[in-house]
Amino acid sequence: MRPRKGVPPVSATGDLNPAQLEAVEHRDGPLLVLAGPGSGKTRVITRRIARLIESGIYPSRILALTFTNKAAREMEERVAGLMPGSRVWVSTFHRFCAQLLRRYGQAVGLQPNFSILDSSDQGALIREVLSEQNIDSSHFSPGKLLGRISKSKSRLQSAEEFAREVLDGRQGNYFDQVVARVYQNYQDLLLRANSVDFDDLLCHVGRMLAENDEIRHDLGERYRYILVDEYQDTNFAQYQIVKMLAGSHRNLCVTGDPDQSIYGWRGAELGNILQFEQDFPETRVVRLERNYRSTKVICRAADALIVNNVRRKAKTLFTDNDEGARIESLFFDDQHLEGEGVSTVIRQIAQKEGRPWSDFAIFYRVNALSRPLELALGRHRIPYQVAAGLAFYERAEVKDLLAYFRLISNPADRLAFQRVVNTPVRGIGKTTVARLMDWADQQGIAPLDAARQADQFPGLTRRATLALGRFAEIINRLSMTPFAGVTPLFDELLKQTGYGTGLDKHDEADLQKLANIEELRNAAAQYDQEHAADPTLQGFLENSSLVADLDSVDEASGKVTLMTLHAAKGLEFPVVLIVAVEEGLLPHDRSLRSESPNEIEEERRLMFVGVTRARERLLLTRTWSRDMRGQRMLSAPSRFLEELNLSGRRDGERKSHDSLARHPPTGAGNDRNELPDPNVDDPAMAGNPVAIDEGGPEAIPSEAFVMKAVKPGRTARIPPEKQVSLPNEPVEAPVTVRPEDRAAASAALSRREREALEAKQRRQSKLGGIPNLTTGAALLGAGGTAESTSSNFRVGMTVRHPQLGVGSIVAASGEGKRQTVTVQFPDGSERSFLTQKSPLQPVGLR
DNA sequence: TTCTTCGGGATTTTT
DNA sequence: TCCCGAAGAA
Ligand SMILES: Nc1ncnc2c1ncn2[C@@H]1O[C@H](COP(=O)(O)OP(=O)(O)OP(=O)(O)O)[C@@H](O)[C@H]1O
Repeated sequence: MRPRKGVPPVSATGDLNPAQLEAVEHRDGPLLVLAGPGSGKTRVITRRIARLIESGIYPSRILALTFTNKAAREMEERVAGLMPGSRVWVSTFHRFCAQLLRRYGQAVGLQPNFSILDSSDQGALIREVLSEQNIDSSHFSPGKLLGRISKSKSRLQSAEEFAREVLDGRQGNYFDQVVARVYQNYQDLLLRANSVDFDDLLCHVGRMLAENDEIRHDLGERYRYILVDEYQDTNFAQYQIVKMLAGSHRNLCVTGDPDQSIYGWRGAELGNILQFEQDFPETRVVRLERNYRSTKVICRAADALIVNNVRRKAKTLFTDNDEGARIESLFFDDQHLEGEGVSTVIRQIAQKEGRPWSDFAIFYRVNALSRPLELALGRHRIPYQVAAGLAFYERAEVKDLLAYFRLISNPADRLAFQRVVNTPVRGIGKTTVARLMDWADQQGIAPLDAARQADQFPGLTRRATLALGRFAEIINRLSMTPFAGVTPLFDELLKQTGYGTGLDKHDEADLQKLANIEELRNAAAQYDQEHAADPTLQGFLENSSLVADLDSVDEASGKVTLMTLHAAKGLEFPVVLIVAVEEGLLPHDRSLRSESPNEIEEERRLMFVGVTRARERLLLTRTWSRDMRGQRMLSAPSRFLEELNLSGRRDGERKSHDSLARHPPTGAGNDRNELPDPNVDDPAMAGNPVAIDEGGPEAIPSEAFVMKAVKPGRTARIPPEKQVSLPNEPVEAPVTVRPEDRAAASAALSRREREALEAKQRRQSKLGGIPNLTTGAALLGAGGTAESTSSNFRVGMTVRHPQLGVGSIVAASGEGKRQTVTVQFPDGSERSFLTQKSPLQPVGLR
């Protein structure tokens, strides 16, 4: 279908260069777009999708795959913008596979309501296997085992195949032999729980396609055009899936940059993109060589860095963008001052150049580095967002509630069962659960059914049996409730389980939990709204399992963005700061220990990715020493600093030792390029860089260097040792100081001591002190505090039981020491207590 | 059975 | 620092 006259095709709107246009116009057959950063690969894919639709291909026959939800969402939106009304399905590999498995999962033994485990569930499952096999988890850490299993799965290897390889080939060491045993058991349990882990999503689909001609054929027919972004990071499983889907029609377009391959550690194989032309000999290769993103300075530095990778094909990349500002390298005493310095610099650049906060991004190698940055930004009142590892869905209360959902959706989900069977506490202890699970496994029934029939199992105490029965009844009732959206079910869940009723509004940690519960409810409401046509519990669960750190990032938030270098791939920001550019962190210690040069090359690519995210300005920071895991470590400048060749010296003159003198003192010339001048004698500049760092070997932070660095003219006038306690270094403002608040006192304590103190306070208040407990009513917004003592109970009063939760007194008899009350709990059950001896506590008096 | 405390160990990156 | 498991107390 040719576009009619006068209507230019989407491809010809004038903002594509000839090479890009060639890729966009390519229609049938394999296409490889091989290009460096900022050259418009993503743009090409988007345009090409639009072009395909325009040329008459049904959107439903196009499959576009990305690695992150964020990338998928953006691509979908852009296509929708270009071709209004056409809805293309852009998906991540994992989501795509999850949906295939919902449909075709029977072929690999999965029911459509299977659960997707998160990594903590995986850990729990591995632990279960380990204890079953009497393997000491301190000798074989769950993480390592899972890592090995993950890699095996990403090679589409089953547990049996792995075991065979280890035993037959005798090429496994002792560790692998243990893995072989654990893997098999782990996989059995997964299947029995009708659950999958992340790698299973790909592995099951890969194996299913390989073994099942019919499904492969159907899907090949269905998806006639396949596009994959960031192809350099595909692992073997993904590679196979793509190859099998495209096998018959060969309409496969992949884009990627070998220099941006940063996921080798999770099984990504650079070979996939390098061999693409062998796999598809008729491939058309398009190279994009012009960078539209970064300044010349940044492109040059990135190139100088990446040429140090030996195992790499050279690539041309040029830009017509401005020369741009110099790359700055800043040097601080420790991570606190680094945080301060970064904050100060950001504020200055923002002011001087009139930039919104959202222009800035801070990247780091490991998540742990974000903490001091966050604190400093907070002190400086700079709004920020973190693409954080331990975000919302990692919180215990969120996982608890989702586990309830999982159990309702998939009664076989043993991990969900184990998580919530005694949350909130119901007096179902570890031994009870262990016995029950054994029994369920023997009978071949789901744990939930076992709980329901617990009275037929003699090995349990009567107490436990009853408690299990009540629990099963709750889940049962929830499952029977006609489904009218996730939100109603959520509310019902809170009501039935009494979850969260024990939380205290006046306790900071509890308040956070309440907020998280509320937030999850919001997520449910949002899901219901977005899927108003057809909301399902499964769908909601799937969304929450597949969210990623990056998904929380919002460009329009007007905030500085913090994230790991890995998360930064594919993004761009006007101003980029990379912190902790130090040996041991970037490149990471782990890669330095490895004998293989691959790992350090991957670290270099990671740095390369970080550097090439910057459009206009790039700042690199490092410290003299840094507290890692509670211990102070001296840090050396990263080798990458030198490789970036920041001073622009040619090769021969690189290692000169007089570079300190070679460059004019800071603030003395335009060499500094408007950078916030660290020499400004401004007391508000706490956390100034100790020195502007040339990054050369001469800058290795030794005592001598630091002393030299503080000489006037080139560095901060404040000696570093004084910087630590500058008079007006921003102090953490105490939040709402209550008269008797002991928080101030506890601030000086270690975390552990503080926790102990807080626990003690809680205990005291529980024992009849000031009952400032939040009731169920309070949770719903009608709270109040009680004034009575524990000796005075009346009918109608709301009381809280530490194990059973909140209930109301429906009957009372006797007086004083003999007083007995009957309490009805939300699940309908009634219990009687001798008030004197009971832990009952009055709450929420009205 | 549950709660608390304490010691030891750690994977760094993620779907 | 953070998390888990062991051990002891209630
Ligand atoms: N022909 C063009 N004209 C103007 N700007 C362009 C053109 N092509 C791409 N750009 C711009 O260049 C920047 C980088 O594009 P894009 O993100 O598609 O590159 P990429 O190759 O995917 O980058 P990376 O591999 O680094 O993630 C974007 O801001 C994009 O708008």
